Amino acid sequence: MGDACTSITVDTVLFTATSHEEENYRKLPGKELRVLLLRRAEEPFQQQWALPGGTVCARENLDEAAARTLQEETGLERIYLEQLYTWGAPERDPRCRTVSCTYLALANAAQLEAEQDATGVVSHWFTVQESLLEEKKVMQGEGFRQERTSRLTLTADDAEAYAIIRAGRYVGANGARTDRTLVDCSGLAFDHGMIIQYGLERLRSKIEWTDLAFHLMPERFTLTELQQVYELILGRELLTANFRRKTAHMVQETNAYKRDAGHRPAKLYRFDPDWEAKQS
Amino acid sequence: MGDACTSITVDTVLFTATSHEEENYRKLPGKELRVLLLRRAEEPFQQQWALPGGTVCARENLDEAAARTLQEETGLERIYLEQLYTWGAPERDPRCRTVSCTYLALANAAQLEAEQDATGVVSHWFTVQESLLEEKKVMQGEGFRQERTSRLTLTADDAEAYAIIRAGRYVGANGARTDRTLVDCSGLAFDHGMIIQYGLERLRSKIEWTDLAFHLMPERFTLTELQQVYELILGRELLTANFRRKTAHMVQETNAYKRDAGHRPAKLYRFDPDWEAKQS
DNA sequence: ATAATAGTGTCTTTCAGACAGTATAGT
DNA sequence: ACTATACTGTCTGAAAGACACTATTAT
Repeated sequence: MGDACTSITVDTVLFTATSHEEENYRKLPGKELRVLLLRRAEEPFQQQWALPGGTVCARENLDEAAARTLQEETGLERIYLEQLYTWGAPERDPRCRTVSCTYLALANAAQLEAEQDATGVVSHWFTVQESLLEEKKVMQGEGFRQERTSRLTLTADDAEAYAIIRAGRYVGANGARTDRTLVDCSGLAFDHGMIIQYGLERLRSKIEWTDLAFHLMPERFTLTELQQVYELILGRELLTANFRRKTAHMVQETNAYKRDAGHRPAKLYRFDPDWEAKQS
Repeated sequence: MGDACTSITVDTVLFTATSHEEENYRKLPGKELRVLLLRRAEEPFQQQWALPGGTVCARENLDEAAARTLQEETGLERIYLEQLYTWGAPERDPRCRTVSCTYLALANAAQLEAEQDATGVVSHWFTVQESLLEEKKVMQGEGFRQERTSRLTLTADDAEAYAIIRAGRYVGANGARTDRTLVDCSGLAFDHGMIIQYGLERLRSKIEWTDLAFHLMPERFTLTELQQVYELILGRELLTANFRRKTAHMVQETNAYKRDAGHRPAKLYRFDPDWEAKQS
C-alpha cells in the first residue's frame, strides 16, 4: 500500500438568492442564484476558486465537520446543511487520494450579514447559470444511452469561471443507471464545478416537493418574491395564480405589507412549519 | 492528530424480492423483501451480521469499490448500485475512525444464481420487516420536533437480528432538518441496522416515481408479481385497477402467458426502457 | 392618469382513488 | 361447478395548467 493515507474532507455548496436593483424605479428587483467560493491560496489549484470545506477532524461527525469548516472559512453559523454526495475518483486531488463528502447548504440574506472573511480567506459570491449544450440518445445493446452536456457559468464582480459537465444515463432491460464527468473547466479547483452542478440539480428536484426554498427566504416575504426564487431555481416561469394555489398551504399570512414600491403593496407572508399536517 | 489514519470503506445494502410457496395449490406464492448480510469472522463484532463491503483501494473510485467488494464477498456481478449515504460518526467503528460510503443495491432472482460464498465468508439472506414503534411531536421554540422510532426485524432460517432506529426532524421558521440515531440493536455489527433502515426508506420513496422496482423483477413478469413487489416495499396494499393504469406506460406486453397456476393464466410483461419518452 | 405589480375566479384536462363488474384456466 | 386469480369500465373528486379578469398604490 506504500501510498499516502487517503484523506477525507467535507465541501459545501452554499447557495443563496440575492436581489439586484432594476433601472426603472417601479420595477421589482430581479433575483439571482449565487454560490459561495473561496480563492485558494496554495497549490494545488492556487488562485483558483474552490468550495468552502476542509479535512474532517477525529472527534466530529461529517455534519459537524461541514458546519465547522463553513464557520471557520466564512464566519457563517446556523446554516441549513444536508448531505449531497460523496466524490471519490482516484485522481480528483493530485496530491493524494482524497474522498470528499459534500453538503448542500442554503442561506437567506439576513444570515449572510454575519459573513466575514475569517482567517484571511478571500470569499466571493458567484451568480450561477446553467445552460444545456447538447442532448443525445444512442441505442446501445437492448437499451440506450442518454447524455446531457451542460455548461455551468459562474460570474462575480471581478472573476469568472465555468465548467462543462456531461451527465450520462444508461437505460437497459432492468432500469436506469447514471454517471457524471467533468469535461472541461476553467477557474475552478478540483471537480468542484461538477459538484456545484450536482447541487443545483438536487436543489431543482427537491424544491418541487419539499420546503427547501424557505431556507432561501427571509423571515417575511411576499408571494412574488417566493415565486421569483422558485423560478430562479427551476429556470422557467410559473403562472402566478397556479403558483399561489400550490404554495398557499405552506405559508401563513401576516398583516404587514411591503410598501413604497411604486405600485400596489404586497402582503407579507411567513413560512408555516405545520404545513405537512394540513395536507391530509 | 496523533490518531491512526482515518479509513474509508464502502458498504452495500443489497435487497431482493423472493417468493415463498403457499399451502394452497391455487394460491399465488407470497413475496418477501430480503437483504444480504455476512457473518463477521473477526473482531470487532465477531459473529455478528454485517453488510458486504470493505476498504476502498487506491486506484478505484467509490462505485468501483462497491462493485468489487460485493463481487469478492458474494460472487455477484453486474448488480444495480447507487450511492445511498455516507456515515461518519466518530465512534461507529471501535478500532479507528472509519467513514463508510454506503450503496443501495438491487438484484433479481436470476442474478442471484451466480451467488457463491467466495473466500469462505458466510452470507445469508434475511427477510426485512419494519414496524413503527412510536411517533411523537413536541413543540420546541418557534417550530416543533418530530420523532419516529421504528423497529427493523431481520429473519433468516437460522438467525435473527433487529435494530431500533429513531429518525428525528426539526421543523423551524425556515424549513426542516433531519437526524437519525441507532437506539438499540442486536446481532448487527456497527451501525449497519440504521443503514439498512435508511436504504429501505430510500427504496420506498424512490419506487413511487422511478423505475427502481424493475431491478428486482426478472426479465419477464406478470403485472400481479410487479404489484406484489410494490406492495412489499410500500408496506400497503394497492388497488389492482389503479396500479395497472399507473404502471402501464412502463411495461411492454409480450405474447407469453404464465400457465398452470390453478387459475386463469396471466400475461407476461417486460420493462419498457423507453417509457419516459412516452410521458409527454 | 398611468405604469407596474398584486391578487382572484373559473374553465379544462389530467390523474388518483374507489369499487363494481366480467373473464378464464385448473381441478 | 367452483376457486382463485386476471383483467376492465367507470364514477368521483382533487389537483395542474391556462388564461382572463379585477384591485391598488406611488408617481
